[in-house]
Amino acid sequence: METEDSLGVADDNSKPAERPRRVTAQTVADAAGVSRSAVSRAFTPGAYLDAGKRRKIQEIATHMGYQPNALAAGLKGGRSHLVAVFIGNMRSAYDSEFVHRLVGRLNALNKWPVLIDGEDDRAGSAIDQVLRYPLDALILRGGSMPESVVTQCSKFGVPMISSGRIVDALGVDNVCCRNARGMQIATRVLVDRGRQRFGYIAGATGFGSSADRKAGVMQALGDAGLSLVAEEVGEFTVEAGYRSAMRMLEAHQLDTLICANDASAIGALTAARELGLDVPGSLSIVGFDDIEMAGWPMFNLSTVNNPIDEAVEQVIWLLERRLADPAKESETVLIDPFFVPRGTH
Amino acid sequence: METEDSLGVADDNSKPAERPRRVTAQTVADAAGVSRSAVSRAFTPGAYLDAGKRRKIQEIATHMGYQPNALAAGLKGGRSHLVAVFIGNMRSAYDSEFVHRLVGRLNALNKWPVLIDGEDDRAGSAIDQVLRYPLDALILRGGSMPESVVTQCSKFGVPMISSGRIVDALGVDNVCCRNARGMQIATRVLVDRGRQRFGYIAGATGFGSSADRKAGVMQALGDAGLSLVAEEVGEFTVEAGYRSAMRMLEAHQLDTLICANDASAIGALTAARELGLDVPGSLSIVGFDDIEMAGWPMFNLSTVNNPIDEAVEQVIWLLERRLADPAKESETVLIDPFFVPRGTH
DNA sequence: TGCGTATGTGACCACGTGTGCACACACTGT
DNA sequence: ACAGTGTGTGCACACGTGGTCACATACGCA
Repeated sequence: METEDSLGVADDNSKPAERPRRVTAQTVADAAGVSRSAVSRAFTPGAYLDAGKRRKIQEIATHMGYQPNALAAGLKGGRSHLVAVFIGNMRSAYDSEFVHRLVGRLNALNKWPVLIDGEDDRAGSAIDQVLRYPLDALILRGGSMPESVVTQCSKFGVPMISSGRIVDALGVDNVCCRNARGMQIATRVLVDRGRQRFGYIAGATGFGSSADRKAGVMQALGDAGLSLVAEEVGEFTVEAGYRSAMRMLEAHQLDTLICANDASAIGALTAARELGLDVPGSLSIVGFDDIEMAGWPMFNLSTVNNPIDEAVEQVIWLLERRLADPAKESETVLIDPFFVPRGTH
Repeated sequence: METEDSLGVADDNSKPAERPRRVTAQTVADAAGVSRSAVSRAFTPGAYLDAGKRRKIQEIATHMGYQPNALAAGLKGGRSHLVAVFIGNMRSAYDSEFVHRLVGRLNALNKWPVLIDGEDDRAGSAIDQVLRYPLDALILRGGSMPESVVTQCSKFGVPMISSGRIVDALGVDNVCCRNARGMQIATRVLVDRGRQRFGYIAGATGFGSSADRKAGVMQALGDAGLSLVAEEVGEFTVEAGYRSAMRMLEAHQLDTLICANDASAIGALTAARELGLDVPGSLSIVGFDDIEMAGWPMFNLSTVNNPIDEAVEQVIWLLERRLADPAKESETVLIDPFFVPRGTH
């Protein structure tokens, strides 16, 4: 096109290797013998255009491989249909599953999730960069977020929706599980079963959910006139759970191990089996989240279901409502978890 | 902000709830008393601008919360910095991990991954939609891809990089593991150990990797003058592996169970333990992929490492080379897996 | 035939940016 | 003092689209 194929030399100095230009509406218009506006209208549902001509234009467009350029369309003040999704640490199986389902729902809505995987400091810079796009929204899943990002977003008028951690700022919608209540329910089940010597493997410090979940445990124990026999701070991982459980089970005579999430609980369960302890005969182990793995035959873990589909659905709802009315007040949706009795309590 | 707070009425008819307009380069230029071009240049690394003025403009820009609009920048013929990442089925732990690391690498390169989670038919439509953006590339991980998408991509001049499945089309780069060789190596280890009665849990049909992996097993068995005693077609999942293993171990006297991936192998391991079989004493079980879980204490699975970091790195490399030279010839990079001896063989 | 109206469509502008080009200006050497 | 050179900056255009506005055409009716 821009270079005759007769000469295969030179043309190397100007633009090194220009890729073939995209088919544009003008090209289609020329081919169809109509104006460019007509082509644009042919792709705009409500627009005014002779039905026959529309069909013909679309046919030619398909043949030539034309699609309207979403960048140009988004530039015109409308929505970009891009949604940034920030994941604090995808290492958690729950977060991973959450993002997986969220992506599916967004795709179905023709919203395009741009993933940002946040390793602390790099996250801030990445968000900064991605905010150069006029995003429809920023969805935040887990992890901690630099304060600056929140102010950045509100300055750009990008709505934020946080899930798993309540962000108390203007214009930020929240979806969160009632962590304390969930743990309270689980703990009460164990108290009612007659357990008395409780150990707790906490989550990583700095996460709101860690504090809330522990608070739930303490509340239920307090109500029953009991207290923790032992506690370790974990990292929400299987390995950390395994190590913590090993130490605790060897040092103390426990009949219950409550874990801040399923990964820790699975680690703990492994440790208990290696020590030859009878689960659930003489030792109960429960987790939190009810990740897919918890239901696998080899674990069959009693846990607290953290309703993932409901959370995703609420995020989508909040997104839609926010897009419909950018000025609406912030909302916080709380989701009720429930105990899932399986074989380890 | 956009409405005087004195009147809370009206202003409702024109545009229902317009969100606050983005700060534009013109605004910054006015505030700084320079031309809009100067602002643009202040944000373009190579551009010609007095250092002091550049600093001053950036300062004012930061204060006003200005960022260049990436949509408009991408429109001007340059790169959009958007990369679509298509995941066949994220259900596989390996794919999930792969995508996780790929996202991290892309973020570090200031390329923005747009995730598409493909459930068969919906995938085609989603890809169609996302191709409206002038993507820098489309990265394909696992799963099958409608033929039409490949032609679409090449028509739009969007480079494709496929990982885990070789796509034999013009302009498509490939990164793939030597599946057959990996299985051949693992099988030979078991043959050398003296195993004789082999069972195989295959992967889902329709995946190239399933066929290749099985071919590797058959090759090594053939070399040793052995053949398969039993085989089942699985689905690459823990549950399917569990069920298949249960049936096979009850029906046949096997001393080895080779599984098409780690998930199947973990399912099989669970089944073997439930049946009270001695692993690795009287039964060897090996998987493929070496996902994180394979190394957990409760599994300690002998398996074949499918080098994930190397694969991701090669994808990034291919991407960079393709962007540097869109006309370069297609490449196929093959990666060598290796056996990881742990406790189940 | 003349006129009002319904309908279809082309020209034009806005969106916000990057960049080639030309021009203004300061400085140096003869 | 003047030509020459090097440096910094503004102007204007291109990018590809969606939507508004005005105009052209056809048609029904008096």
